[in-house]
Amino acid sequence: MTAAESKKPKRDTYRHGDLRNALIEAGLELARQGGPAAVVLRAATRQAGVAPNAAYRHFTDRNALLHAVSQAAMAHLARTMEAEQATLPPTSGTTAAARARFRAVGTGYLRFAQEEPGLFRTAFHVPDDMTHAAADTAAGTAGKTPFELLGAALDGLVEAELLPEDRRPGAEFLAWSAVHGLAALLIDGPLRGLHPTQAHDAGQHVIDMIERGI
Amino acid sequence: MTAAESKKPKRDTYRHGDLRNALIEAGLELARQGGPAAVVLRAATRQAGVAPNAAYRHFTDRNALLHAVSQAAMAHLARTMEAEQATLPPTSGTTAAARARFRAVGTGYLRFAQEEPGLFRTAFHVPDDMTHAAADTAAGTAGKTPFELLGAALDGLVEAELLPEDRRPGAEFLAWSAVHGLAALLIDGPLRGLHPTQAHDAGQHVIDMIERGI
DNA sequence: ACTCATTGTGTACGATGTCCACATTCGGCG
DNA sequence: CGCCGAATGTGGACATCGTACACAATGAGT
Repeated sequence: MTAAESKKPKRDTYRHGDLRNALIEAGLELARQGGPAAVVLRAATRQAGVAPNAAYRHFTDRNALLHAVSQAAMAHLARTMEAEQATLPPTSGTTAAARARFRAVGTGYLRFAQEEPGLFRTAFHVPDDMTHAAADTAAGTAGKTPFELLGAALDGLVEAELLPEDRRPGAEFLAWSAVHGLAALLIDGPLRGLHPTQAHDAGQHVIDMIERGI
Repeated sequence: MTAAESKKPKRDTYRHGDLRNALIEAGLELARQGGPAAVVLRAATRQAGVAPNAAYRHFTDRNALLHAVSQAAMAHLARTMEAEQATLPPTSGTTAAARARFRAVGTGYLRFAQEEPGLFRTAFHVPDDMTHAAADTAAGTAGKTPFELLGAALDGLVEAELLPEDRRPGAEFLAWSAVHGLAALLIDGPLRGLHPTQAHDAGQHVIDMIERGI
């Protein structure tokens, strides 16, 4: 990589046209490789072929950029979860289907964490002040955030009478805690570098525990 | 805070005497307030009343310093967990005692995460290459790491026949996943800012789930 | 007392986030 | 068509950070 960094179309138009998105896209690529810390303002502008300060026309802060990237990463997560559910046979209505949909939420979550650890870390990176419950920017193609996907799956369990109604309240936090914690252990913790097969098994064990203990 | 930053004894001895530990201590204070990102090499040396480069006699890198601070934070976590167990009535041997000891592991873990979020984040901050399973530096006063404390508690459950022996293998990862995940949700996630009482309840719910589902 | 490895100091360099003043462009409005 | 103000991008500057290199002070062992 001596010269010609990557794609630098050397824009001729002075105006970039879609800088905000270009920066987010560049940030996503940086995050994919190096996690939140790698989302460097100057690097993103370089990639977009633009002066560092141009970023300040679209983001007040490096933090604002990072937050946008984080939301985009969250949307990726949502899409991965949707994709996991989409692989299921379309046998709707059955009790087994509700259960399968619930498990797919967790499996998709864990798959994303392992396939895109940098994005996963970035999605959950919170710069200590933002109350980033922010909605639609974090949603997938179906317009649901990961949290909402989980909630819907749990509602399905209740409808299918796999989960007693009085256990439903707060159940998302139990399920989320377990799956998110496993993701952390697999990515950063002592389970890092586990063979994908074993990691998948571990995921299924955790989801088993959730189904039993929820 | 115009002058006299904090404690700068303006050492007269040229040699500091215990710089390595002083830097770790300073790093811990920085981490306590601002998490891993706040562990800034120059700030730590400043606090120790020493030139920035002096740090390089004791740590190869800023990362090495951060790692040392991280291990120290992990040791704090271990001590908090031990302290939580120490509050239990000394009724040894009973089935109820084994169960209480197990729950105290989780409760202590969660308490630390909430009382010292900066240290907690730092303890689990992994700079993407280190295989930081490193042992003794992360241990508490009893010489056990948090992970080992959990393992011991689980062994206790088996002895008390509260956990069937065939479920024991891998159980630490199930329990750890759930508790660690809740900690993450409480610190950074959507459960941030929950009233301590409610947070405690959430913790108990998660531990209930673990006991049921493990 | 001399030597030498250890430990701190000083200066310097490149990178980063961000501020300020200025340049270029676009979208109206006459 | 021509002008003008609001958007958008550029250039230069500064403080801070991590870190490299050369040098100084110190203490231990001969």
